[in-house]
Amino acid sequence: MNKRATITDVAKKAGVSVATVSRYFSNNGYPVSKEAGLRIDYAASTLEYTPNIVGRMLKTNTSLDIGVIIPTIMNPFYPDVLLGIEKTAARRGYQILLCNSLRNSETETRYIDSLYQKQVRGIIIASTEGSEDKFKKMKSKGMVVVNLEGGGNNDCCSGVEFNFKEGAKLLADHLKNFGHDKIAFLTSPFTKQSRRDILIGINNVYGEENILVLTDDDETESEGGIYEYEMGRRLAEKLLEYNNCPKAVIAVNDITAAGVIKGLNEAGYSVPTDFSVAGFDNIELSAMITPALTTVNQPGFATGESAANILIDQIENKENKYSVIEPELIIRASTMKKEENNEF
Amino acid sequence: MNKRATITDVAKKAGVSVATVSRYFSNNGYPVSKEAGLRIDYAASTLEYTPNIVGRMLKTNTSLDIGVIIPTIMNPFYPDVLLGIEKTAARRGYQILLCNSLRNSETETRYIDSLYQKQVRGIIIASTEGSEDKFKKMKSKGMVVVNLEGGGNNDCCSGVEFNFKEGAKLLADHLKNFGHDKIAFLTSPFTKQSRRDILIGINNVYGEENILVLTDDDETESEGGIYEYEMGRRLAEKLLEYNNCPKAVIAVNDITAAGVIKGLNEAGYSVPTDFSVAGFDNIELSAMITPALTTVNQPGFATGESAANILIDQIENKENKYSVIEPELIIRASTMKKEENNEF
DNA sequence: TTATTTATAGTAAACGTTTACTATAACGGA
DNA sequence: TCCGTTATAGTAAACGTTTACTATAAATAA
Repeated sequence: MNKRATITDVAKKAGVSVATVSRYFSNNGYPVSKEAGLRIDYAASTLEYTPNIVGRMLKTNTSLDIGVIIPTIMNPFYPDVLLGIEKTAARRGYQILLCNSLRNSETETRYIDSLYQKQVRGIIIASTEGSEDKFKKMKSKGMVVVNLEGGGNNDCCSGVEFNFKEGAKLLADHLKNFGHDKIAFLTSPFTKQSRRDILIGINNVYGEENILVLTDDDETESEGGIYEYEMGRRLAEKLLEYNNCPKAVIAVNDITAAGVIKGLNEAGYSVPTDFSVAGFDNIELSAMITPALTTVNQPGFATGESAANILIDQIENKENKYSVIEPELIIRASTMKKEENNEF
Repeated sequence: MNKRATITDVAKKAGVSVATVSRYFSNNGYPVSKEAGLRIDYAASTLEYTPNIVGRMLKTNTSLDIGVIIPTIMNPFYPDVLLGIEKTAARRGYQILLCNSLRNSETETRYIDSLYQKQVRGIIIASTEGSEDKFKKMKSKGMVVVNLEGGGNNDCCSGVEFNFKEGAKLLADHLKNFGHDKIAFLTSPFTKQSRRDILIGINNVYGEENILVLTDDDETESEGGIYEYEMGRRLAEKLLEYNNCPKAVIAVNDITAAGVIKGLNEAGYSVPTDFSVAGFDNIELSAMITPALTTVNQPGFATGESAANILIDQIENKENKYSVIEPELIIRASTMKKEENNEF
C-alpha cells in the first residue's frame, strides 16, 4: 500500500501546474485545454489519483456531509425518512452522518458539537422538545437546521411538519361515518406536540364529551418497538375496565394499535367485529397484521426528501422554506360499521 | 454570524504560541503548564473556539468517520445492527456515514469511491455477492473493510458472520422433536450464502428426501418489507398445491413467515394447529403477530458492536480479527407438536 | 490598423492544524 | 560541581487543495 497520489504528483507527471490540475478536477468553468485535459486524465488514471476532499474542504470551507439526528432508527418510521433524505442528498452530492440521540438531550448536544467541529453545514433533526435554544445557537454559528418535527411555529429554523390534526380528523370522520358515536384515544403521555395534535383533531370531530382518553402510566418512555406494543396491550385492558366503553379506538401509532388488537383478542373480543381499531403512521407492519390496520399514512420518504431539499437549498443559497406534509386515510380491515347487535 | 475563531486567534488572545494551543487541545501527552492551560481555556471559551477537525484531518491524515454500507435500512434487521455500530463507534470517538446501496453494485461502488475521497479509514459493508475484487482493491488502497456477511472464508477482509447453519439446525431439531417428519423450506432464490446455509442446516437434520424446498419465481428481488410478506403468501399457496404436504415450514425470515401464516389463514388453515411455521431473525415484528413466531434470534445489535470493534481495532493498530455470532432458538406460539388427528 | 476580450496557464499564498526541531530553565544524581 | 533529564515553549514547515494575481497568445471588435 503506497502513498496516495496528490495533485502535485499528477501535475508533475502530466507536465502542467497544480493549478491546471485543480481546475480540471473541480470543473468550475475555468477553461483547461483539451490537450492538457488529456494529459491530466492519463496521469491521474495511471497514478490512481482521486482528489482529497479534506484538502478541498479546508481550503474552500465547505462540507459535503449533512448531519441527521433522530431519536432512534428502531422507530420504524425513521428508516423511510432516512431513505428519503439519503436519496435526495446523494442526488445533490451530499452524504449523511447518522446520529441516534435516543431522545437524550446530552447525547444530542454532543452530536451537534461534533458535527459542528467537523464543519458540517447543516443538520436535519428530530429533536427532543424544547431545543429551540440549541437551534438558535447553532444558527448563530452559521449552521442551517431543519426541524423534522415542525418548526414553523418558531422562528428558529425551517422545518417539515406532518399535519397530525388533519390526519386525526380523517380517522375520526371515518369512524363516525361508521356509526361510532363514542371513541377512545389510546396514547403514550402527551409529551409531544404530535400527540396533542392528534387529540385536537379527534376533538374537532367528536367533541370532548365523546372521547375517552387513556394514557399509559409507565413513565419510562421508550420509543418504538416492543415497548409500545406492550403499552397497547395494557391500554386495551384498561379500556375494558370501563363499562359501556367506546367500541372505536384510535391508537397513537400503528405499533400501539397492534398491541391494542392483541389485548382485545386476549380478552376474548374480536377486531373489527367487536371493536374497530385504527392506527397512525402506516408503517409496513400495519399491512402485515391480522386484521390489516386502518391507519393514516404519514409518508416518511417524502418527509425525508422534503427535509433534505430544504436543507441543501439553504446551504447553497440561503433561501428559507417550510413545508407541511398532508395525511392520507388508509382503510383496511380493522375498522367496520358499528352493528347494534354486536353490543355486549 | 462572525467567522469562527481559529487556533491562531486563541494563541494571540492567550499570549502563547499556536503550538501550545494545539498541544493543549490535542492532549497527546506533551506537557503544557497549568498557567498556560488556564489562559488558553479562558481565551478559547470567550472566543467560542473549538478545533477544526478538517484542519486536523488534513495534517494528521486521520478520519473519525467510518462508512457503513448496507442494502437498505428498510430491512428491519439493519436498524439493530446500525445502533450497535453507532454505539461502539461513538464510544471510541467515531461517527458513521450511512450508505444504502439498495443492492445495486454501481451505487455501492460510487459510495465506496466517495468514502475513499473523504479519507475514511474503514468501511463496514453488507455487500452484494461477488464483491471480493472490490474489497481487495479497497484494501490495497489502505482502507480496512469489515464484511457484515462473513468474509472468513476469503482472505480479502475481516468480517462478522452469523452461523446460519446452526440456526437452521436448531429450528429443524425443534420441529423434528415435535414429531414433524417432513418439512418445507420457503425462501427467496438462493442468491445469498445465508440462504444456502439455512438449507444446509435443515438438510443436516432432515436429509434431502424429507425436505420440500419452494422458492419464489418472481425475479425482481426486493429486500425487506411488504415484498417479502407477499412472497410468503404466494409460497403458502404453492405449498398447499402439494397433496400431503409437510405440516412444518421454515421460512427464510420472519417477514416471509408472517406472509406464510397469512396465506395459510386465507386458505382456511390455522397456525399452529394445522401447520407449524417458524421464521428466522427474531425481528420485533415476530413477537407482534398472531400467533407469535417461533424463530431464531440473529442478534443485530451484537453484530454491529462486533463489526465496529473489529474495524476500529484494525484502523488503530492493524490487528485482524474475525467473529462469528451464534444463534439462539426462540420458541413462541407458531409451532406445536404434530397431532396425528390433525391430518387433513 | 489598434483595442479589447477570451482562452489558457503558472506562481504562490492561503485554509487550520500538527509536529520536528531547537531552545531554555529547572532539577536530580553523581 | 557537572551532566543528563524533564518540563515547557516557540518557529516554521508541512498536509492537499483552491484561487487571486499575473502573464501570454490568440481571437474578435472597432
